[in-house]
Order: sequence, then structure tokens, then C-alpha cells
Amino acid sequence: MDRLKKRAEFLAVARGVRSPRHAFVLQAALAPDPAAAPRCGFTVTKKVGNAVVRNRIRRRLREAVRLQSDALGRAGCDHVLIGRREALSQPFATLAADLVSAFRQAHKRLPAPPSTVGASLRVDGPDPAAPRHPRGETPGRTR
RNA sequence: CCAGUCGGCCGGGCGGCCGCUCCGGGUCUCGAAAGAGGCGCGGGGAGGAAAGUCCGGGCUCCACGGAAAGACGGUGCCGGAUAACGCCCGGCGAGGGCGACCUCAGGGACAGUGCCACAGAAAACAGACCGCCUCGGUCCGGACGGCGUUCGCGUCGUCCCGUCCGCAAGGGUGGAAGCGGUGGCCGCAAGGGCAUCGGUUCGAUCGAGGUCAGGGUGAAAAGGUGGGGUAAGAGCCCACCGCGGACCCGGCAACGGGGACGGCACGGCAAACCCCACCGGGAGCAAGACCGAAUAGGGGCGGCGCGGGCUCGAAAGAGUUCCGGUCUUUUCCGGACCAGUCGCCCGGGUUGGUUGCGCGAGGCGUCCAGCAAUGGGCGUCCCAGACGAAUGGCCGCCACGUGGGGGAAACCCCGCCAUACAGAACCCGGCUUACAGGCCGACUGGCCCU
RNA sequence: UGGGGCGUCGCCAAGUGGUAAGGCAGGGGAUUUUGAUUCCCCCAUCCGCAGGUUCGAAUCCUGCCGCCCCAU
Repeated sequence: MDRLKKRAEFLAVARGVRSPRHAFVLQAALAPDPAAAPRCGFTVTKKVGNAVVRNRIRRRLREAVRLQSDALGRAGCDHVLIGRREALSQPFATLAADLVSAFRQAHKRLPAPPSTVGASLRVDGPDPAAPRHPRGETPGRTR
């Protein structure tokens, strides 16, 4: 699963659906390109702990996503995992199970993407599609 | 053995499966090439503090004719060492500890300014005040009335006067005790008591002088203690201690030792301003350099073309500079240019990419110089380079710690979600701070044994 | 990466070398039939922490800790 890296992408996903668990909060939203591979980003804020703690949490989450990617992927979806303190102490198996359930829940809540792209995106504009407009329009705006 | 001081070091090990990143070479695909991507192989991949960002340097850009002064900031015993430092090493001084050892921003207070609350007579230099001592002056009442009387006077009240305290209102006070002479009174006498004069001692007060011994205070008060001495006292004199100190000796120096002599004069604070000496140009790898698509817009050159009006002309078109804008500093005159399109070139800039960016004041070993910090020689090694940011996830065994159980012991079994502080971001030298547990060395004090 | 500021009672805060104002809150009391108002009294000595200078430190110096802000 590819990584999200741009701040604008994170902001876009933050407007989507949320699915909280003990060790993390999952955010998900439709990507501008419905056929694109699923992508995922990680956020661990400074409140959680020092650099060592934050690194460890991100690495555990990343490893869990890697191992479960078959069960989690869905084309045209962007995800952000916000790490919490429990991600450090929770058993890895539990963490992985939570991850799967969170992804399923989030995907269920998202509108069906492909084929109907144009219509559905335009219709519920304010919801998950709206934040992606800026990105989608950036080429037109800046270039 | 117990207690302690100092210095140095480690900060888990081995292995399996699945991943991440960098490098090398292999192979496959795409491509004319440059190159891009895929697959598998081999190798590298966090720290002693990577942290805090408190100092110092390298490196890069900017500024500057070379510097220096001023301002500002920093440092501050002496010497050494270093690229440099506020770090480090050695020494000195002061303080603490029985000791090993530890702590100290530790130059200048006769360049100047300032501060020293409260208390205290006084807070910085020399006195004032209280007190002590010597000398000198003054020490006194008057009028009226009441009462008592030994008829000398005593006492009380009012007024006046003197004097002291007090801003004033007002208050206090009008010497005491001996000695001698004279006068008069009482008494038979011894004697008593009164007035006055002289003089003595004490006291009060004023003035002049001596003095700093003393003055409950305070962090700090005139060198301390003892003796002599004096009117009272005082380094006034003496002894010891303390202080200053020409000069001599040792030391590169800080400083140390001795010390004629001075006779105590010189309080503390500069982490108060300040003075003196020395150091510092500014910014920081988001420094800086290079590449640079599409789109929009800018500038330059060249080609073609020229908005409205007017004149000529049948028209095509030609002419005119009348009208618009820009420039020529402004106004007038004059002049030049512009309007649209095509091509080429240039620079700026958004997003992005590459670089800086890993051979270094480098690590390890060894030898030499030096007490040491450190320096030098030789050999050997190449050892992280990410950028929403790699070094991870899940296990097994072992080591160590700790708790429980078994055992005579060696040891065995089980448990601890036991194993700290903490993650490179241009690099290096320090400092500071955090840290489970452990190892090594040197030394000190005490007890015991030989 | 560079720069600046703050930390004093539960809250807001004054004090910048001489022993910590004030307000709100809280507690006790008085006034009142009761309540409100009003009045009186009480409430920090660990001034973020640790050292140092000084006779004396919230204040001056050094080192830490925490928080906030600014520039890029």
C-alpha cells in the first residue's frame, strides 16, 4: 500500500469518515482517481510521547497494515491512521484484528466509487468528495 | 570485612521467518540513446548521551580598501594545551572534610559614582551626642496672707523674679553635709539651734579644655589580650598575637618564605554602575549551487501588419500626424515608440528534482615525547545517509537481575507482558541534563587476622 | 534553525536587594426573623527546581524544568 505524504492529502482525508479504535483512529476518503491503488498515511502527534514512542507506534501500525494489506485494500481509497498511546502496548494480533474491522467499517460507510464516479461525487459534494476537489482542481488553478 | 573518595568502561548476545532504506554488481522489460522499471544475489544501516541547543570551530553566502577606535556582548588567579573555546590539563590562593578528596566568575575598592534596610550615639571617617576627667563661674530668693512657734524661725497658699525641660499648653526647681571665725537667742551648765563670713567635700547647672576606655545595637563599629601608666584616658609605653611593609631569597608566573621598619593608618559590596586586560563583522545547510515541464504573464530582436478621422483616388491603395496611450523630469514645441500576429532568444517565479552529503581536527592498534591535557611517527580500516523522514514486526534459545518453589549442595522448575534514558537530519570539539543494571582500576578511614 | 517572553495563594495578579500588596473564590464571626448587601478576622515563607554572590535573594548570577509567542 502506497504512502500518503502531502499535507493537502492528509487534510483531504480528514474530511472523510472516521473509525476509532483503542490503539488508533482510522480516517478514510475516496481518492480523486477511483482506479488508483489504495493508499495510507500515518499521524502520531507530539502529545503522545517523545520521538522514540512516536516512531515505535508508527512502525507497529505500518507493519500491521503491510501484513493485512490483502484484507484492507480497496481501490480508490485513501486512509490515515492516527496513532494513540495504546498502540504501543496492545498485543500485535489484537492490533491487526482492530485494523481489519476498522477498515471494513470505514469502507462500508463510504459511497460506492467506480463507474458512477461523476454522479456520486457531484451529488454529495460537501461530504468526502468535497475536500478532494481542491486537489483535483489544483492543476487547473495553478498551472 | 565495613564505610567512603576518584577515574575509566559496558549499556544485552546468538539464531529463524517476513519487511524498510542505501550501495555494488547480475538479469529481464521498455527505449535510438540517455535512462526508467521489475526480479532475485551480496554488503552496510542510531547514541553515550543521537537529547537540551549553553559555548567554540569547520563549511557556505552576504558586507567590507587595510585596519583601528567607539558602541554592544562575552571572558576574567598563573602557566600550558588546542583549529578554537567559557572546555581540558598542571600549579597557586581561599573555604570544607579525620582522610582519600571536594567546592570556588578567584583582576581592580588610594579613577570616580553609588549602596550598607531595621537597630544603634555613630555605617565610613572623621567627628557630633551620652558618659568620664580637669579648670573656672553661679547655686538667691522677694512681697502679702493663714497656721504653728522655744519668737531665732518653720510650713502652706497667691503673685513677682531667677533657672531648667518643652514648639506650645504646661511641668520641675529655688542645693546638701562637715570644719573654723564673728554676732545674737534659749539654757544654771554641758550644750542646742539661727544669721553671716571664710574655706572643704559632694551635688546641680553653665562655659572652656582633655579623652575615645565605656554606650544594651548590628552582618559589619576605633587592632586583640594582659601589664604599666594617667586627672581621666589613649599603641602613650611594654610582652605575645594580628596587620602593613622597603628589601632579600625561591619560582617563567600566580604566589610562597624571611623581613629592617611603621607603630595601626587602609570596613564590606564590582554575580551595583564602572575601570583595566583580552576576545568577537553578520547570517545560517530552510546556508548556498544547478536543472526546470505545462499554463499565464514580462523583456529583447526580426518578419508581416496598423485603431478613429481628414485629403487624393472609380477602386486597390497612397498621404497626413488631427484624435488615444507610453517615453523624452514638468509645460509648450519637436521627436520617438505602441496597439495585432508569427518566429527566435532572455530573465523572474509557483510546484518539483539534483547537489551540498559523508576520507573526517576520522576509528582501531602500537611506539615515542610530556606529570598531564595533548602532540608526533608507523600500521591498519572505510564505518548510516533518511526527507510525512529507513534501522521494524513476530518468535526461539542464552546471559544477567529479581520473586516464589524444590534440593544437603551443585543446581533445577515457574513467573516478571522485568532489562533504563532515549532516535541521526551539514559535520566536528566541549558543556549541561536523563539513565535499569553491571564491570575494572587507584586511593582513604576504621575493625579483625598473620 | 534562529530569536523573544513568562512561571508569585485554588484563579487574576502587584512587588525588581531589607522578610510578599490587592481583588475574586474559600472558612469563621457580626448585622438580619432568614437570605442578599455591608463590616471584621483567617488563608503563600517551597515566590517553577537546584546551586552560588551577599549580613540579607521572589528580586542579582549560573545551570536545569515547564509553558507560550515570533521569523524562516
